[in-house]
Amino acid sequence: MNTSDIHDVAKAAGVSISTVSRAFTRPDLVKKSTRDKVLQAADKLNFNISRSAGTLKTGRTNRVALLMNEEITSWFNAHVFAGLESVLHDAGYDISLYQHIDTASTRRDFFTTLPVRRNVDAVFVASFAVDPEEAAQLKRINVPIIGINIPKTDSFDASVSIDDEAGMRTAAQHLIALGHRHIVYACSAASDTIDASIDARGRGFINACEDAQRAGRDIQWQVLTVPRGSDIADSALAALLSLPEFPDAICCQMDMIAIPLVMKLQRYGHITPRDYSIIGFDDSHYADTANLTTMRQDPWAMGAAAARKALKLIDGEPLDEAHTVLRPQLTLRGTDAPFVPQS
Amino acid sequence: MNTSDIHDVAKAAGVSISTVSRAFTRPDLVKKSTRDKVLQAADKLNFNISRSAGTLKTGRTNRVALLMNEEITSWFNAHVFAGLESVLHDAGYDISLYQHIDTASTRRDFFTTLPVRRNVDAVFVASFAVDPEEAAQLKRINVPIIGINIPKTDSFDASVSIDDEAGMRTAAQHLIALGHRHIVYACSAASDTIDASIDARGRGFINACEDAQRAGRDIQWQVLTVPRGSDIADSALAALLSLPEFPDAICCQMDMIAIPLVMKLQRYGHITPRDYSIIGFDDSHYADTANLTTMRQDPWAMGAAAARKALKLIDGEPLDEAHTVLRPQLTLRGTDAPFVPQS
DNA sequence: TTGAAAGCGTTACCAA
DNA sequence: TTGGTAACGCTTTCAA
Repeated sequence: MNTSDIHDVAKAAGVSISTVSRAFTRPDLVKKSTRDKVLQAADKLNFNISRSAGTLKTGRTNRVALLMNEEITSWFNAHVFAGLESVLHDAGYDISLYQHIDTASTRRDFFTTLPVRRNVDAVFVASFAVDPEEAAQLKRINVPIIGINIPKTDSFDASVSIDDEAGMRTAAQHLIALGHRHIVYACSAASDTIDASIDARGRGFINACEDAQRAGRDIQWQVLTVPRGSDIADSALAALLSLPEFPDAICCQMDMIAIPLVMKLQRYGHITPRDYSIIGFDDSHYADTANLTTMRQDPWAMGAAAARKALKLIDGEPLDEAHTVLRPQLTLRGTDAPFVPQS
Repeated sequence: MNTSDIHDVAKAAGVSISTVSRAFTRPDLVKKSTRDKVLQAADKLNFNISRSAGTLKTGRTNRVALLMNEEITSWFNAHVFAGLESVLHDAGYDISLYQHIDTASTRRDFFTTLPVRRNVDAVFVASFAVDPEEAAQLKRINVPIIGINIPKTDSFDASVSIDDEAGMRTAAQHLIALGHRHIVYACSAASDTIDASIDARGRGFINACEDAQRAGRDIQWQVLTVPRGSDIADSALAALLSLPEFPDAICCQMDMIAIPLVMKLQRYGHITPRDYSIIGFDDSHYADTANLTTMRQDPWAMGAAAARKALKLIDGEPLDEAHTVLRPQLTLRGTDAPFVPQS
């Protein structure tokens, strides 16, 4: 009952297989009445054009690969994925996902097997740098390589990233401009196997503070680094509370640190913005609910933009701008306030 | 430089194309020395077996479809997807995603085009019911149909769901057992186009309350329904605050309602668990941070279980249990407390 | 606007 | 353990 092929449909519709093929893939080349006949016959026979067979002939796989460092369940990754989907799905592409390309062993596995070779039309790399040797291997699969939030553009045909450093510099400057004197930067330790784009944020914070000091500002700042893991926020909380003096401002590497801090510090009597200002980064889940002032970035839009570039590259079209860098946006809400020193 | 096919590799390795094919897809059938020769030649020629060509011959597409009502960025969907991936990726499958199969028009589009026909080896349907006519159409694609959190199992070959009704009944019973007298159920309005599994939760709440009353409990309960949309929690907050009398317990359809409520009610002087108990459902983002007592479900595990069933079905193997129903688990944290009426 | 025919790069059967 | 060979189901010139 299920296996009817293009020949059966052709016979049923009284046309050639060429016409059946065209009726599906280039409807405009077929007279409407013929097309209707074909489509009707196809439906009756439970037929649909086979993607794989077409692929074989055309050399287009209609598939792209997406390499991610962590799991797709993270806020950033899920939104990048959805953004890619929003343009690739309608263009007829599937996304073949490769998660956890972050440990030494998963990376080696991937880059030596190179399972995507000859099997995808483009490769997206989200949020990590590829080292020179890996880049050379990727090049050999001979399809466009598009980066999303990558630390450097070498070896990518196109990319869409945010300027993490400038973003965090803006965040710190905002706190400084508010008059804060004692600012701590709460962040998770950098991974040793991958050069996460997120690490640039720490530099932005430090630069802003040093600039302010050079300009004569009397501020005191420090970086509070806690181990990576599921309890980043709790570690940060503990570190913060055991400081000799509680800061008047906290600059967080990401909302995922800031939000728990806001909620939990409250239980210890530290209320924002009354007692301290705090700023996040991402504008992710619940940032609005928590009324968190933060630096907004839009990974969904980044994914969509990256996908549009990929489509052009696949079609051999030139790009207006190969590498796009976006500025995260200071989003003012309720966790920041001017600081008035208690004399 | 890039287009070498199986023949080139065969020549370079001094073997037949059959051997090359086997070296990749059934390494165990090829002598190790031969296999090494082939793999080496392949690497030199920048070759890798083409999935599409294999597909054509074997009839296996190595692709499955996943139908979702909303976007993959939602907590539930992202975790289901990751769970599916965790078993399907290694089995060699890609997931072809169909999002937003929820409005009348996207549904009709999908079910009349049936783009997956002959193009996938299985279809997963997450979190919505298919109506009888749609079911009939799905059947015609002649591959296993697996449901994830579907309201009824008719027309599915297998499924993994949670018992939403029993889960919410447990939640309500917990509140009742704590001695609460005035309980409100905060939920979003049911969608009119799809029969979301989530709607069963409301029934669970009502049943628990009615049972308690029949058993002589002196409780007062009501259902607070707010329109769907991004500001569900704010609508619920407003509705709650405009009640003639503030309840002593709130039972929420999902954590996404409970968490903002906990945070915002606080600003109005209602502190949990001091002034009221509140329970969520899902154990999603920040439930632990918010210290929210909730009913836990594990969509990642559900996705993984569904994927394992699909694999068996594809291989024609029998299932130990076609339809699995999981019980969400009462997860006690800090937003519930015994209720002592102020005399 | 339609048809005929030559592949596309594999897999799997059968034979050696 | 390996090789020869006939499909697999389509797309795409080229011709009509």
